[in-house]
Amino acid sequence: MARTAGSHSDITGPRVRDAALRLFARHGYAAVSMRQIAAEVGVQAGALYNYTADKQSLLFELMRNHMLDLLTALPDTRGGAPLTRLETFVRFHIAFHHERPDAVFIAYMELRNLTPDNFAEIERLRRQYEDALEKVLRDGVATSSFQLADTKISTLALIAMLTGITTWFRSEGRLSLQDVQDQYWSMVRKSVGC
Amino acid sequence: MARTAGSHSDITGPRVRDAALRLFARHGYAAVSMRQIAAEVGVQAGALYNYTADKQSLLFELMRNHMLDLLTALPDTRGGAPLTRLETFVRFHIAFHHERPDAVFIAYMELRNLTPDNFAEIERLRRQYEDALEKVLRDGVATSSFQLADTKISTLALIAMLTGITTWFRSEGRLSLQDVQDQYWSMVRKSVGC
DNA sequence: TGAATAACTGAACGCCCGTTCAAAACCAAG
DNA sequence: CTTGGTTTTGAACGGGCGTTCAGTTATTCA
Repeated sequence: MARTAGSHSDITGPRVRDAALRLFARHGYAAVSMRQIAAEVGVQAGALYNYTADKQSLLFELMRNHMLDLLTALPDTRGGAPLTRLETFVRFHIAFHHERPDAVFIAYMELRNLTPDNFAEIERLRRQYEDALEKVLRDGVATSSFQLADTKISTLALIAMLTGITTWFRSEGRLSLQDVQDQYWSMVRKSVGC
Repeated sequence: MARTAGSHSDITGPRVRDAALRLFARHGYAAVSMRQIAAEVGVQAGALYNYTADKQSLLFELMRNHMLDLLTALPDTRGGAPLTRLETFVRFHIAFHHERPDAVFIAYMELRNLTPDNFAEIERLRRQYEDALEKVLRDGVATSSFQLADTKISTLALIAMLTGITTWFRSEGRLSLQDVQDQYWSMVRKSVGC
């Protein structure tokens, strides 16, 4: 056997995924060709198929890895007070999404370009994330820390609000990440209260 | 001169725009071909060019008309109390967007497929809409009706939250439009308060 | 160094793309 | 019923698409 270490595939593979991530985020899955991705990597189009079964798998893997990263990084807040757990969630969501704008963009924009099976899997992971937030809200309602008529709606409302940040927030702007976290946490805290 | 009334163009034109709106919303601008749009209308691809200069113009006109409709329909709330004006805005936003999910979807998803000039124009209109909300928030802060550290951020946060509704709300579900309006208004009202 | 395997090239496959345009079909007015 | 403008067809243009694969190059192990 030859070439198990030092092989180019260890380098080219990540580069393919990086290029695809950036190009899909910038121009959209349907508008990006395999040849464009290959050119970005500095390789011919055929070589991409050493690293992905097809274009669809490339998109799906990017989205799935993003969701798995998200679920793995999500802090376990069991045991704390609902208000504290909610604050942890809000600050985590903002910081995590801020660090990977391209992956976030793809995860929210390219759902319709997934095959039905792949879509179902991504939706399953997304629901896990939503459930984590909803559990906090339900616990808060149960202990009268929060006043919410429908925790499912509130979950979706808060996530939409927080995720919207990625469309405009850039670190170079007038606001720091901390500023944004503080501002949003202030609004979220009030919105779930009495 | 012949064929000024009863001409097919009065019928085909709107049908082209309807088909494009639906297909763009469903599959994305880049993934939809002129031949698909033509097939939906029941015509050959070449005939579309009697109604649009090119595919880009078709997208731009759809987005621009949506934004103009939005700005036209936006209730003039000058003179009322900030809290009342905010409620009017929230309920209007939810109802208006609920009535045209395809146009909303396109307006938020296809920005990157616009040419720079067209993008600038849509952004200009979008900013007008945001400014209408921000004015309400600023007036509310000025009169101490609202407690908000940064009305620009709050504007973006609220619009993101409200617009997110279109991704899940369908009239056939367990909640009526009125339910959703009430729920969101409750959260918004609290989030801007003390 | 030679053999084996991994990585990549370059060309080809069949297909679809946006757009153009001469010719045909259609329709209402005179 | 002719006329003349409107609308549509159908074919063509050049080009790009995702994917495959035989052949070439590069790298490591024995």
